[in-house]
Amino acid sequence: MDEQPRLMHSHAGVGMAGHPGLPQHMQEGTGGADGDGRKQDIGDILQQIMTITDQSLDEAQARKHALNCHRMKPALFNVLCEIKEKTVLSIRGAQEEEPPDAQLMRLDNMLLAEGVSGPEKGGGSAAAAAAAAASGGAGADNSAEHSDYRAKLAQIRQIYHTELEKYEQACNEFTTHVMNLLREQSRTRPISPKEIERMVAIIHRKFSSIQMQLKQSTCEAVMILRSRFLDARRKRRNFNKQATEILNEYFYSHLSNPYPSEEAKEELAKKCSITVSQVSNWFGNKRIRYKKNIGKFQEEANMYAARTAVNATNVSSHGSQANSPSTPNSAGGGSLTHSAHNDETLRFMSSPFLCRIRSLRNS
DNA sequence: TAGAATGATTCGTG
DNA sequence: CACGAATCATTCTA
Repeated sequence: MDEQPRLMHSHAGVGMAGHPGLPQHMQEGTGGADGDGRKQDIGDILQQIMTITDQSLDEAQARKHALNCHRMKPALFNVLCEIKEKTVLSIRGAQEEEPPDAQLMRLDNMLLAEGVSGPEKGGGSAAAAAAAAASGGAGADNSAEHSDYRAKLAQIRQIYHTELEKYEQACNEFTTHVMNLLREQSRTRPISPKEIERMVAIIHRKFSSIQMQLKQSTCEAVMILRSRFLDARRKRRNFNKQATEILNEYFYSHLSNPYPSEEAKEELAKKCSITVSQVSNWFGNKRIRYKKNIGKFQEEANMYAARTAVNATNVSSHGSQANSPSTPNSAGGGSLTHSAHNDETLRFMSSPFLCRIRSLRNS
């Protein structure tokens, strides 16, 4: 087959034309002495093209070959390209102009914020730290969950990057393939370089939508991981013994009015390494449970009262201040000697808190 | 493993 | 919004 080199040669001639689309000899063809002859030429070519399907395969091949070598072929291709450009592509081009995708930007931002698409080092640690802060939990034993979270995030990150790489490779391969195909076909079909460019853009858009799906599902995975992580942290975990003791100490030494002020709650929270709302929860639960079953808590109450008394004795003998958090709401304060404890008990018996308990019992 | 203990959540109320 | 009350869900313990 010696068709190709000759075809390529004839195609190269298109670029040599003075006008993009109409080569010199065609532009001149509108008038002049041999104008009628050229019109005749074009008419012949068109006639041959129209009738090519009626011929046998061999005849058609021969005719095709002859047409490809025809001196008017480049010009005809250019004209056809121009017509195509003005009709189909212009419509398609106008339709497919898209504004910058806001959703894609959101996804990109989220992936960056979660450390999935950003730089490798420290990825996700910010999110983990934020989650840890949100938990407000007792610090040390969360490290296992942190590393678990980070490991899962790294896994997602790796999958994302692998898939992205695959996508980019596939996109490049496909684009190259289509470009080669179109270049190849442009020898026998009127395909302009601009059209090839457009086709590449279309392919990129299509792959871009796949990329968006990838980003979307990655975002979903991160969200699920995060919610699971946070849910896991919401799991109830008993406070450590020291924290419980601090809280009980406060509760029983302020039994007449076990409602710590905001400042006292903050101080307790700090001491116990828990959040203020956890302190509130604890006091809420404690009050209601104490109220429901005073008898059951009596022993505990006595124990803490005795302990508070001992502390108070030590404090007064050392002349320093009580270590208990300050409480504007407190009727009793922290310093209780044995007799003071009796006073405290008396006050407790008539305290608003227990009055409410009694009225509840009577009703 | 059942039941108790306990931290968290939800809902109604003042 | 703080609180009480009921309830849920998990952990502890015998």
